[in-house]
Amino acid sequence: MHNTDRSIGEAAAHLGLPESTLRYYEKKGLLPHLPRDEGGRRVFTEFHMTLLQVISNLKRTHMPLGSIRQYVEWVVEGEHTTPLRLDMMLRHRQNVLDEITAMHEALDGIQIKINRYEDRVRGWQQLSSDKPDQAAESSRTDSAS
Amino acid sequence: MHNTDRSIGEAAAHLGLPESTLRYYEKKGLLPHLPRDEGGRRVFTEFHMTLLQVISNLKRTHMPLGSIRQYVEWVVEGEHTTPLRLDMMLRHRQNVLDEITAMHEALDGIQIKINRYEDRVRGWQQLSSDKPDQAAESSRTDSAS
DNA sequence: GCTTGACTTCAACCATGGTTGAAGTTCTAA
DNA sequence: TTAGAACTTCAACCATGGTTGAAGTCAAGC
Repeated sequence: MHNTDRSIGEAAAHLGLPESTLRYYEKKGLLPHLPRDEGGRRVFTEFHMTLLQVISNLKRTHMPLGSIRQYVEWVVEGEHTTPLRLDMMLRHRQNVLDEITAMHEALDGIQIKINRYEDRVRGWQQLSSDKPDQAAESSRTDSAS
Repeated sequence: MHNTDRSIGEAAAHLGLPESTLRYYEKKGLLPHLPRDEGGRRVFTEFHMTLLQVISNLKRTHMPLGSIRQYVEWVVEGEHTTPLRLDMMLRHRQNVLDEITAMHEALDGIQIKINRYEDRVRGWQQLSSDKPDQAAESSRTDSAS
Protein backbone atom coordinates (compact mmCIF):
# COMPACT_ATOMS: atom_id res chain seq x y z
CA MET A 1 0.00 0.00 0.00
CA HIS A 2 2.12 2.84 -1.32
CA ASN A 3 1.03 6.35 -0.53
CA THR A 4 0.96 6.92 -4.29
CA ASP A 5 -1.73 4.30 -4.81
CA ARG A 6 -5.09 5.57 -5.95
CA SER A 7 -8.68 4.38 -5.81
CA ILE A 8 -10.57 4.20 -9.08
CA GLY A 9 -12.24 7.49 -8.21
CA GLU A 10 -8.93 9.23 -7.61
CA ALA A 11 -7.38 7.74 -10.73
CA ALA A 12 -10.37 8.76 -12.81
CA ALA A 13 -10.27 12.30 -11.49
CA HIS A 14 -6.53 12.54 -12.08
CA LEU A 15 -6.85 11.35 -15.68
CA GLY A 16 -10.09 13.11 -16.50
CA LEU A 17 -11.76 9.83 -17.43
CA PRO A 18 -14.97 8.24 -16.12
CA GLU A 19 -14.51 5.31 -13.77
CA SER A 20 -16.51 3.18 -16.16
CA THR A 21 -13.81 3.64 -18.77
CA LEU A 22 -11.09 2.49 -16.40
CA ARG A 23 -13.08 -0.65 -15.58
CA TYR A 24 -13.61 -1.19 -19.27
CA TYR A 25 -9.88 -0.84 -19.92
CA GLU A 26 -9.11 -3.41 -17.28
CA LYS A 27 -11.64 -5.79 -18.82
CA LYS A 28 -10.03 -5.26 -22.22
CA GLY A 29 -6.59 -6.18 -20.88
CA LEU A 30 -5.05 -2.71 -20.89
CA LEU A 31 -4.35 -2.77 -17.14
CA PRO A 32 -2.59 -6.07 -16.41
CA HIS A 33 -2.35 -7.35 -12.86
CA LEU A 34 -4.29 -4.47 -11.44
CA PRO A 35 -4.32 -5.24 -7.71
CA ARG A 36 -7.30 -5.11 -5.37
CA ASP A 37 -7.43 -4.11 -1.74
CA GLU A 38 -8.86 -6.26 1.06
CA GLY A 39 -12.34 -5.11 0.08
CA GLY A 40 -11.86 -6.14 -3.56
CA ARG A 41 -11.46 -2.56 -4.76
CA ARG A 42 -9.10 -1.71 -7.59
CA VAL A 43 -5.78 -0.21 -6.57
CA PHE A 44 -4.14 2.00 -9.18
CA THR A 45 -0.41 1.83 -8.52
CA GLU A 46 2.18 4.25 -9.81
CA PHE A 47 2.98 1.69 -12.49
CA HIS A 48 -0.60 1.68 -13.68
CA MET A 49 -0.86 5.45 -13.63
CA THR A 50 2.26 5.65 -15.77
CA LEU A 51 0.88 2.99 -18.04
CA LEU A 52 -2.31 4.98 -18.40
CA GLN A 53 -0.25 7.95 -19.51
CA VAL A 54 1.27 5.79 -22.22
CA ILE A 55 -2.16 4.49 -23.16
CA SER A 56 -3.38 8.05 -23.37
CA ASN A 57 -0.60 8.92 -25.79
CA LEU A 58 -1.39 5.93 -27.95
CA LYS A 59 -5.09 6.67 -27.90
CA ARG A 60 -4.62 10.31 -28.77
CA THR A 61 -2.77 9.10 -31.84
CA HIS A 62 -5.66 6.75 -32.72
CA MET A 63 -4.12 3.42 -31.92
CA PRO A 64 -6.96 0.89 -31.50
CA LEU A 65 -7.44 -0.67 -28.08
CA GLY A 66 -6.55 -4.08 -29.50
CA SER A 67 -3.08 -2.91 -30.51
CA ILE A 68 -2.58 -1.12 -27.23
CA ARG A 69 -3.45 -4.37 -25.54
CA GLN A 70 -0.84 -6.21 -27.57
CA TYR A 71 1.71 -3.62 -26.58
CA VAL A 72 0.82 -3.95 -22.90
CA GLU A 73 1.13 -7.72 -23.14
CA TRP A 74 4.63 -7.32 -24.51
CA VAL A 75 5.53 -5.00 -21.65
CA VAL A 76 4.36 -7.64 -19.21
CA GLU A 77 6.28 -10.38 -21.02
CA GLY A 78 9.56 -8.61 -20.33
CA GLU A 79 12.54 -7.06 -22.02
CA HIS A 80 12.93 -9.75 -24.65
CA THR A 81 9.93 -8.22 -26.41
CA THR A 82 11.76 -4.92 -26.86
CA PRO A 83 12.34 -5.43 -30.61
CA LEU A 84 8.63 -6.10 -31.11
CA ARG A 85 7.66 -3.00 -29.16
CA LEU A 86 10.23 -0.93 -31.00
CA ASP A 87 8.94 -2.12 -34.35
CA MET A 88 5.35 -1.41 -33.33
CA MET A 89 6.20 2.10 -32.17
CA LEU A 90 8.23 2.91 -35.28
CA ARG A 91 5.38 1.81 -37.52
CA HIS A 92 2.88 3.66 -35.41
CA ARG A 93 4.91 6.85 -35.48
CA GLN A 94 5.03 6.69 -39.26
CA ASN A 95 1.27 6.10 -39.46
CA VAL A 96 0.65 9.10 -37.26
CA LEU A 97 2.98 11.30 -39.29
CA ASP A 98 1.18 10.20 -42.45
CA GLU A 99 -2.15 10.92 -40.85
CA ILE A 100 -1.03 14.39 -39.82
CA THR A 101 0.14 15.05 -43.37
CA ALA A 102 -3.24 13.95 -44.71
CA MET A 103 -4.98 16.24 -42.26
CA HIS A 104 -2.87 19.19 -43.35
CA GLU A 105 -3.74 18.49 -46.97
CA ALA A 106 -7.42 18.32 -46.11
CA LEU A 107 -7.07 21.57 -44.18
CA ASP A 108 -5.78 23.24 -47.33
CA GLY A 109 -9.03 22.37 -49.06
CA ILE A 110 -11.00 23.64 -46.10
CA GLN A 111 -9.01 26.87 -46.04
CA ILE A 112 -10.02 27.54 -49.64
CA LYS A 113 -13.67 27.37 -48.60
CA ILE A 114 -13.02 29.67 -45.67
CA ASN A 115 -11.40 32.20 -47.96
CA ARG A 116 -14.29 32.01 -50.41
CA TYR A 117 -16.87 32.47 -47.68
CA GLU A 118 -14.98 35.35 -46.13
CA ASP A 119 -14.72 37.07 -49.49
CA ARG A 120 -18.42 36.60 -50.05
CA VAL A 121 -19.35 38.04 -46.68
CA ARG A 122 -16.99 40.97 -47.24
CA GLY A 123 -18.65 41.53 -50.59
CA TRP A 124 -22.03 41.82 -48.86
CA GLN A 125 -20.69 44.24 -46.30
CA GLN A 126 -19.27 46.34 -49.09
CA LEU A 127 -22.61 46.30 -50.89
CA SER A 128 -24.62 47.27 -47.84
CA SER A 129 -22.35 50.20 -47.06
CA ASP A 130 -22.54 51.39 -50.69
CA LYS A 131 -26.30 51.09 -50.86
CA PRO A 132 -27.71 50.95 -47.34
CA ASP A 133 -31.06 49.20 -46.80
CA GLN A 134 -30.80 47.00 -49.83
CA ALA A 135 -30.93 43.21 -49.67
CA ALA A 136 -28.92 42.21 -52.71
CA GLU A 137 -28.59 38.99 -54.67
CA SER A 138 -24.89 38.34 -54.60
CA SER A 139 -22.39 37.54 -57.32
CA ARG A 140 -22.93 34.02 -58.64
CA THR A 141 -19.76 32.19 -57.72
CA ASP A 142 -21.07 29.01 -56.14
CA SER A 143 -19.65 25.70 -57.33
CA ALA A 144 -20.13 22.69 -55.10
CA SER A 145 -20.21 24.37 -51.74
CA MET B 1 -26.71 13.68 -69.38
CA HIS B 2 -23.36 15.42 -69.25
CA ASN B 3 -20.35 13.53 -70.49
CA THR B 4 -18.83 14.13 -67.05
CA ASP B 5 -21.60 12.17 -65.34
CA ARG B 6 -20.59 8.92 -63.71
CA SER B 7 -22.26 5.69 -62.68
CA ILE B 8 -21.88 4.60 -59.09
CA GLY B 9 -19.20 2.16 -60.20
CA GLU B 10 -17.21 4.86 -61.96
CA ALA B 11 -17.61 7.28 -59.08
CA ALA B 12 -16.54 4.64 -56.60
CA ALA B 13 -13.46 3.74 -58.65
CA HIS B 14 -12.56 7.41 -59.07
CA LEU B 15 -12.81 8.07 -55.35
CA GLY B 16 -11.39 4.78 -54.15
CA LEU B 17 -14.50 4.03 -52.13
CA PRO B 18 -16.83 1.02 -52.22
CA GLU B 19 -20.16 1.57 -53.93
CA SER B 20 -21.90 0.59 -50.72
CA THR B 21 -20.39 3.60 -49.02
CA LEU B 22 -21.71 5.96 -51.68
CA ARG B 23 -25.20 4.50 -51.30
CA TYR B 24 -24.83 4.87 -47.56
CA TYR B 25 -23.81 8.52 -47.94
CA GLU B 26 -26.84 9.21 -50.07
CA LYS B 27 -29.07 7.59 -47.49
CA LYS B 28 -27.47 9.73 -44.80
CA GLY B 29 -28.18 12.92 -46.71
CA LEU B 30 -24.64 13.72 -47.84
CA LEU B 31 -25.56 13.62 -51.53
CA PRO B 32 -28.64 15.80 -51.93
CA HIS B 33 -30.74 15.59 -55.08
CA LEU B 34 -28.63 12.84 -56.57
CA PRO B 35 -30.36 12.19 -59.91
CA ARG B 36 -31.27 8.82 -61.39
CA ASP B 37 -31.26 7.73 -64.99
CA GLU B 38 -34.24 6.18 -66.83
CA GLY B 39 -33.40 2.82 -65.25
CA GLY B 40 -33.37 4.26 -61.71
CA ARG B 41 -29.59 4.17 -61.42
CA ARG B 42 -27.70 6.87 -59.54
CA VAL B 43 -26.04 9.54 -61.69
CA PHE B 44 -23.03 11.22 -60.12
CA THR B 45 -22.82 14.70 -61.62
CA GLU B 46 -19.79 16.93 -61.57
CA PHE B 47 -21.43 18.77 -58.67
CA HIS B 48 -21.65 15.59 -56.68
CA MET B 49 -18.11 14.55 -57.47
CA THR B 50 -16.90 17.95 -56.27
CA LEU B 51 -19.07 17.64 -53.19
CA LEU B 52 -17.54 14.25 -52.50
CA GLN B 53 -14.11 15.84 -52.61
CA VAL B 54 -15.24 18.30 -49.95
CA ILE B 55 -16.75 15.48 -47.95
CA SER B 56 -13.47 13.62 -48.20
CA ASN B 57 -11.60 16.59 -46.79
CA LEU B 58 -14.03 16.89 -43.92
CA LYS B 59 -13.89 13.19 -43.22
CA ARG B 60 -10.12 13.07 -43.28
CA THR B 61 -10.23 15.72 -40.58
CA HIS B 62 -12.66 13.61 -38.54
CA MET B 63 -15.83 15.60 -38.96
CA PRO B 64 -18.75 13.31 -38.11
CA LEU B 65 -21.21 12.48 -40.88
CA GLY B 66 -23.95 14.31 -39.02
CA SER B 67 -22.07 17.60 -39.18
CA ILE B 68 -21.14 17.04 -42.80
CA ARG B 69 -24.80 16.52 -43.47
CA GLN B 70 -25.64 19.83 -41.80
CA TYR B 71 -23.04 21.54 -43.95
CA VAL B 72 -24.45 19.97 -47.11
CA GLU B 73 -27.95 21.08 -46.16
CA TRP B 74 -26.69 24.63 -45.82
CA VAL B 75 -25.08 24.42 -49.25
CA VAL B 76 -28.42 23.33 -50.67
CA GLU B 77 -30.26 26.12 -48.87
CA GLY B 78 -28.30 28.76 -50.71
CA GLU B 79 -25.92 31.62 -50.21
CA HIS B 80 -27.73 33.11 -47.26
CA THR B 81 -26.26 30.29 -45.16
CA THR B 82 -22.72 31.46 -45.91
CA PRO B 83 -22.16 32.87 -42.41
CA LEU B 84 -23.23 29.57 -40.88
CA ARG B 85 -20.92 27.61 -43.12
CA LEU B 86 -18.07 30.03 -42.49
CA ASP B 87 -18.55 29.72 -38.76
CA MET B 88 -18.65 25.94 -38.96
CA MET B 89 -15.49 25.79 -41.02
CA LEU B 90 -13.61 28.21 -38.78
CA ARG B 91 -14.51 26.18 -35.71
CA HIS B 92 -13.66 22.98 -37.47
CA ARG B 93 -10.28 24.27 -38.57
CA GLN B 94 -9.46 25.22 -35.02
CA ASN B 95 -10.53 21.78 -33.76
CA VAL B 96 -8.32 20.12 -36.31
CA LEU B 97 -5.36 22.32 -35.46
CA ASP B 98 -5.86 21.48 -31.79
CA GLU B 99 -6.07 17.81 -32.61
CA ILE B 100 -2.85 17.96 -34.60
CA THR B 101 -1.16 19.72 -31.68
CA ALA B 102 -2.37 16.99 -29.32
CA MET B 103 -1.06 14.34 -31.68
CA HIS B 104 2.35 15.99 -31.80
CA GLU B 105 2.47 16.06 -28.02
CA ALA B 106 1.53 12.40 -27.85
CA LEU B 107 4.20 11.66 -30.44
CA ASP B 108 6.79 13.23 -28.15
CA GLY B 109 5.90 10.68 -25.51
CA ILE B 110 6.09 7.89 -28.06
CA GLN B 111 9.45 9.12 -29.28
CA ILE B 112 10.85 8.77 -25.78
CA LYS B 113 9.87 5.10 -25.81
CA ILE B 114 11.44 4.64 -29.21
CA ASN B 115 14.67 6.16 -27.97
CA ARG B 116 14.68 3.97 -24.90
CA TYR B 117 14.05 0.83 -26.93
CA GLU B 118 16.71 1.71 -29.47
CA ASP B 119 19.23 2.32 -26.72
CA ARG B 120 18.39 -1.00 -25.15
CA VAL B 121 18.75 -2.90 -28.39
CA ARG B 122 22.03 -1.12 -29.09
CA GLY B 123 23.18 -2.12 -25.62
CA TRP B 124 22.50 -5.75 -26.43
CA GLN B 125 24.38 -5.52 -29.70
CA GLN B 126 27.31 -3.99 -27.85
CA LEU B 127 27.22 -6.80 -25.32
CA SER B 128 27.06 -9.57 -27.88
CA SER B 129 30.02 -8.15 -29.80
CA ASP B 130 32.03 -7.82 -26.57
CA LYS B 131 31.23 -11.31 -25.36
CA PRO B 132 29.95 -13.36 -28.29
CA ASP B 133 27.63 -16.31 -27.59
CA GLN B 134 26.38 -14.95 -24.31
CA ALA B 135 22.70 -14.36 -23.61
CA ALA B 136 22.80 -11.62 -21.03
CA GLU B 137 20.27 -10.26 -18.55
CA SER B 138 20.15 -6.61 -19.47
CA SER B 139 20.41 -3.47 -17.43
CA ARG B 140 17.32 -2.99 -15.30
CA THR B 141 15.83 0.21 -16.57
CA ASP B 142 12.18 -0.67 -17.10
CA SER B 143 9.57 1.63 -15.68
CA ALA B 144 6.02 1.34 -17.00
CA SER B 145 6.78 0.13 -20.50
C1' DG C 1 -28.18 0.41 13.76
C1' DC C 2 -28.64 2.96 9.89
C1' DT C 3 -27.87 6.02 6.21
C1' DT C 4 -24.45 7.66 2.84
C1' DG C 5 -21.01 7.23 -0.43
C1' DA C 6 -17.86 4.69 -2.84
C1' DC C 7 -17.16 0.83 -4.54
C1' DT C 8 -18.36 -4.00 -6.91
C1' DT C 9 -20.33 -7.16 -11.04
C1' DC C 10 -22.67 -8.07 -15.15
C1' DA C 11 -25.40 -7.56 -18.98
C1' DA C 12 -27.71 -4.51 -21.93
C1' DC C 13 -27.61 -0.60 -24.48
C1' DC C 14 -25.76 3.23 -27.42
C1' DA C 15 -23.66 5.92 -31.51
C1' DT C 16 -20.68 5.82 -35.37
C1' DG C 17 -19.57 4.31 -39.79
C1' DG C 18 -20.05 1.38 -42.51
C1' DT C 19 -20.51 -3.89 -44.79
C1' DT C 20 -22.98 -7.78 -46.36
C1' DG C 21 -26.49 -10.68 -48.27
C1' DA C 22 -30.73 -11.81 -50.50
C1' DA C 23 -33.72 -11.04 -54.05
C1' DG C 24 -34.95 -8.62 -57.95
C1' DT C 25 -34.20 -5.57 -62.39
C1' DT C 26 -31.88 -3.91 -66.48
C1' DC C 27 -28.25 -3.20 -70.04
C1' DT C 28 -24.91 -5.26 -73.22
C1' DA C 29 -22.84 -8.22 -76.27
C1' DA C 30 -22.58 -12.79 -78.53
C1' DT D 1 -32.89 -14.29 -76.95
C1' DT D 2 -30.24 -15.26 -73.48
C1' DA D 3 -26.20 -15.21 -70.33
C1' DG D 4 -23.72 -12.29 -67.51
C1' DA D 5 -22.40 -8.02 -65.54
C1' DA D 6 -23.94 -4.24 -63.22
C1' DC D 7 -27.17 -2.24 -61.13
C1' DT D 8 -31.26 -1.76 -57.60
C1' DT D 9 -33.52 -2.06 -52.57
C1' DC D 10 -33.76 -3.16 -47.85
C1' DA D 11 -32.79 -5.11 -43.63
C1' DA D 12 -29.49 -7.32 -40.91
C1' DC D 13 -25.10 -7.54 -39.36
C1' DC D 14 -20.41 -5.98 -37.80
C1' DA D 15 -16.48 -3.70 -35.02
C1' DT D 16 -15.15 -0.04 -32.11
C1' DG D 17 -15.32 2.29 -27.90
C1' DG D 18 -17.50 3.02 -24.60
C1' DT D 19 -22.04 4.15 -21.24
C1' DT D 20 -25.73 2.94 -18.32
C1' DG D 21 -28.54 0.57 -15.00
C1' DA D 22 -29.73 -2.85 -11.68
C1' DA D 23 -28.48 -5.11 -7.74
C1' DG D 24 -25.33 -5.90 -4.23
C1' DT D 25 -21.14 -5.11 -0.75
C1' DC D 26 -18.63 -2.49 2.49
C1' DA D 27 -16.69 1.13 5.75
C1' DA D 28 -17.41 5.50 8.15
C1' DG D 29 -19.93 8.82 10.64
C1' DC D 30 -24.09 10.19 13.12
